[in-house]
Amino acid sequence: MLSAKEQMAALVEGAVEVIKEEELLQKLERAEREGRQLIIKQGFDPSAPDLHLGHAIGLRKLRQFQDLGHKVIIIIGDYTGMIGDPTERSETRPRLTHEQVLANAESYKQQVFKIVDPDPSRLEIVLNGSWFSQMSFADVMELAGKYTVARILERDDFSQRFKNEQPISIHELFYPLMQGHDSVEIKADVELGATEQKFNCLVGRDLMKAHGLEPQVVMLLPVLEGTDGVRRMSKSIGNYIGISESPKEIYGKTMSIPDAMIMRYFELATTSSKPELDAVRKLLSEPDTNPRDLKRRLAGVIVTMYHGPDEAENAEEEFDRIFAKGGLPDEIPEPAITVGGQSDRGAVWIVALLVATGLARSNGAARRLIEQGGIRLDGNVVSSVDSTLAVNDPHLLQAGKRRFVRIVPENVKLSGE
RNA sequence: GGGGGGGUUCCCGAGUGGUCAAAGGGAACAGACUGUAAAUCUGUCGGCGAAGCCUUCGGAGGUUCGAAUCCUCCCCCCCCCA
Repeated sequence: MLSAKEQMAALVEGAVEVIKEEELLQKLERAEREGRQLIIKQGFDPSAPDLHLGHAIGLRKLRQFQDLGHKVIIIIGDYTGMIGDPTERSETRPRLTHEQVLANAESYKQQVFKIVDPDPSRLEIVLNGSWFSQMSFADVMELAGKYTVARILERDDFSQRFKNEQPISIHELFYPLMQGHDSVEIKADVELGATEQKFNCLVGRDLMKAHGLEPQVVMLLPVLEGTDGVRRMSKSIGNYIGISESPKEIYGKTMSIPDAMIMRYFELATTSSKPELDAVRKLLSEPDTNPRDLKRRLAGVIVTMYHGPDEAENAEEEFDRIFAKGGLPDEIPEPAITVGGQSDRGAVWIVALLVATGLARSNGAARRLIEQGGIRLDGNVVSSVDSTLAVNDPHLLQAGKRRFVRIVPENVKLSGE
């Protein structure tokens, strides 16, 4: 086992900020001396069950703590999820049923285990409802009494919203308190969070002190930008690369990131060593390097991390085939559809077919796609909105550059007219 | 409790009686150019087999030939005072 100092050096690597480093060192030293584990806390919002490369940064750090012998407690925020972290500021967040939360928690496990060690001596997953549901109103008041409005309003997004005359509900103010209280419940030694979680994590320190506990160390990790290269990676924005997505998806999405993000992704989304990173950085700075080649490498590295080298190779081949050579993917959906048509010859209006296959959302959308030359039937651009086709024969429909559907006669049901 | 300002299509936001399916921007989608990058340009961006019609401007009524726009009641948000 590594000494406390050695552990410290490894753990601090990659963190944006550690509050406070000397406390972490003390904790590590004491853990070493007394032969016990530190408790590492990480919370997850249960509403979006897809974990992505942004979450993976934290998960890898958790794994590192585990490998050093410490215990990770992942908190699924079913109760906090009822509020929705105001950081995301989405107005109407649907409340999840308990069943949904449990299903999402299960889904989390599957994904978390791709990175984190599932050994129960090093991992525990709990719902924070397990304590919040037991609290009485008096308990809640006591919790509320431990913090002041002024301090809560220090939080940047609260003060922004206040300034901009946007609503803040009282219950939203509880979010940081609840997250902080989680730390009290599990007596966390360290809480991991993205930099945007700083305030919430610090509240945890304050609440622990108020309970006479040793305050947790807060370790803040960088936030990864999404595939748009601007906003943080997030499922709700739709700019994410999920760790349980297919090799092709991961590869393709990685190729779509802006060039300026290549280095950032190498640093945050891969486990590349320092020398490897330096090599990439050097290549990027050379004028005759085509950034695309480095991006291909990046995409390959990321797919390999989650699916292995063979899949990475397949994904690259397919990518080249479709996008460099305009070919077809290996797997094209063959949906079962029902469309109105003339049953005698199976002639179906192309617009109806596009809607039935899900390639277009409405007839109007389908028309527009056709008018703009975005629809291909068996490889040829469909030029007329009035086209029909015989669904007695198989066909290949393409919308835009990357959406394909195969029409298979057996899967087509004519609703008749 | 009193006073004031607001709620517009996915988001922001213009629109104060007809020319409004509603300016502008963003997002998104399609096309061109490319490296499924960026930038740029073009087009689209409520629904209907497209003709005209239907639904939409917080909700419900009303005035009017005609309402996002005026009136009434209700719901919600923000600010100031208490």
